[in-house]
Amino acid sequence: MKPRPTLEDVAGMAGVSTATVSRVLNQPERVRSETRSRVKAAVAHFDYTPHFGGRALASNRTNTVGAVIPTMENAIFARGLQALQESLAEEAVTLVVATANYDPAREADQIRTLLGRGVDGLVLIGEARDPSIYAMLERRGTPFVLVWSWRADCPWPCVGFDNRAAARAMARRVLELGHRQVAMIAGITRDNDRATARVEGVRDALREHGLNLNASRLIETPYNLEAGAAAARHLLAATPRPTVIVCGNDVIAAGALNAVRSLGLEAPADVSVTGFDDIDLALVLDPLLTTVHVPHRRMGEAAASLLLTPHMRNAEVRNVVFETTLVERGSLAPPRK
Amino acid sequence: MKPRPTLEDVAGMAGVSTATVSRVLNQPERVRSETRSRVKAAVAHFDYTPHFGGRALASNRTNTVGAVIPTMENAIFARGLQALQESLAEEAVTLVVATANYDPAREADQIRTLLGRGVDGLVLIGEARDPSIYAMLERRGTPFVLVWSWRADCPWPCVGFDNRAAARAMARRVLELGHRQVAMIAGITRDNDRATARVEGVRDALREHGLNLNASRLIETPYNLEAGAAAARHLLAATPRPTVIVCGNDVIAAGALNAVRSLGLEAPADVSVTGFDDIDLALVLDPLLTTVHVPHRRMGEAAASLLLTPHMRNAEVRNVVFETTLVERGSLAPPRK
DNA sequence: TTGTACGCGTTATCAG
DNA sequence: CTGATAACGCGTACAA
Repeated sequence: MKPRPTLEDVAGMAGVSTATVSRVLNQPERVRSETRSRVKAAVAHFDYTPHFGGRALASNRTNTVGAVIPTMENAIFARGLQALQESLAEEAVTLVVATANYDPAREADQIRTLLGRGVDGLVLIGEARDPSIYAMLERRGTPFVLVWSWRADCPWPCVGFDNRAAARAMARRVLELGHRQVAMIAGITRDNDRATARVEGVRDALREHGLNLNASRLIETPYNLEAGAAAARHLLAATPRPTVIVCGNDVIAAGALNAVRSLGLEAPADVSVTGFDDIDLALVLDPLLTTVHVPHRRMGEAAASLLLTPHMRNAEVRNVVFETTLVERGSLAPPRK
Repeated sequence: MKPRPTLEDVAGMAGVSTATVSRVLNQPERVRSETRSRVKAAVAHFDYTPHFGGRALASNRTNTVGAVIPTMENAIFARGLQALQESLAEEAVTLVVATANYDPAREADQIRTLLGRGVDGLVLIGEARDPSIYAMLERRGTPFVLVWSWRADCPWPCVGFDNRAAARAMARRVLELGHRQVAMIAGITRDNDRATARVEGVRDALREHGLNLNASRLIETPYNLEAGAAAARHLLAATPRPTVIVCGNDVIAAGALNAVRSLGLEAPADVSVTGFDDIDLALVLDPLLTTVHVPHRRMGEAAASLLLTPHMRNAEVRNVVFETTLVERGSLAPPRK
């Protein structure tokens, strides 16, 4: 197995210095076109690729951005990541993805790992995390962007939407249709500002109608099908039975719909179900899922552009908010009289 | 913004040489425990993290493994990746994921990028790709593993299952139930050995019954809902109408079920539908999807262990095959008399 | 426009 | 068990 070719090998073959080869690679316009083509030929001959470590060491940049997401196992973050990656790729920046499985300690670990790898920037989901992490990021001066979460006075660069307002809008619509027996299956709110905000939004709307969300009407579960189904079965066993179950995301809602069916009930006739996120899943359920559409791809793109903006530190625009839209489909209907 | 601390800073504070600090980090047992703790204190004080580039340059390893997958947008590869990542993390290896969007040129690019980043190993999906890529990998001596695809005489290390046999088994079951009007919606077979093998498997079974798959009964589409639905609508417009649609994966099958419903037909009474992959999606469809269960997680784990085995080059076991199982659920039933 | 030469932070070899 | 020091491959002032 041959040792990997180096700048020197290429330079030797092209009859130039390593500096020139380096320039051809990084600032081609600063090299006479004749030499340039000679160098390029040599590069091609060796199938030369710059050594990442050497480059990182000399330039102190890696052209790498890291993202830490809770999980790849459900599709929620996939689309946004894809967009992020595509946007970064346009600037020849590589995306490194790590998962934390909704565990703050593991997230901290992953952040450390990525920083250790010298990422030039970091994308993190949501705002809720230990202050020491923010301190570390600031100390190291690594640019970062929070996505999926947004509030006007967020002290960090963030790209997202108002989870609370979106959930409030959904709950308002539910109430407007006449529902009064409202139950909710939320994600685990601990250490999760999105899940928390969504619960608060629902509470807001209920309060406007003089209602509230009893402890017995609110269950927190992990974001997976089985958990959603189990929670729904529990809620539907109560008397009076809820006429609607508002879910913290689409996966939970899918589980809830499964439970409804398995109990011999029908949605939305016996009980309505709503979701959040509008992933593909929402379109294959029966009935189709009423949910909150979230601008996955645009968040990814915006995060990329924020990170790629060099003057990010003093930039005015460090805070991007997107609108969400309520998508009404078959799973939500007025309660049966 | 303070410059990042280096080995030297830590060494200075601990009153030792940089070599010792390095040893504490990499082979703690080779340092007296007293000095070790002094060094550790200094490391903690500076919140020191080794510089990735420096380390890569000196050791010529990155503790990084790359994976190039077609897409993150559907859940098909997510679970396997998650398992891969978890297994690698146990050995302190970081996974870098890149996507190629089912485009061979883009895949080649991504492979090059990852090699440029100095990954210690590579995970690739399937076997079908330009020989020059394999040549490049061999020349550079970078270990790699093919997953999701398998055949006994595959010349490269591979971890997967027999796509053709699995599809054949599914089609046999379909025929056994009495179906004779069989249609198929496959993935795009070009440059995709899995999609190709699945079509071949279906053809095998049909042939055993003296049947074949007319061009009009086979449509290739991208792996997404809309494409699956469109293809199904097309197939269902034919006379005689197929009594079953065998799909190349679950996402396509979900689209097909949508189409069935939108045409006012019912599955499986009017037409059966089968999938492939057994992702979560299969469990939320109505009817539940009959599909082929694929060992996502075990493939990920096996790929990790192959890659982490140092003597992989001369290893006897470079070729791991898993069984698939046919999961019968509601979407497949005998044809109506 | 091109070349020379140094430094980036770490590991590994070799003495001690 | 520890220290000195030579690589490792590249980018970039600075000089020519």
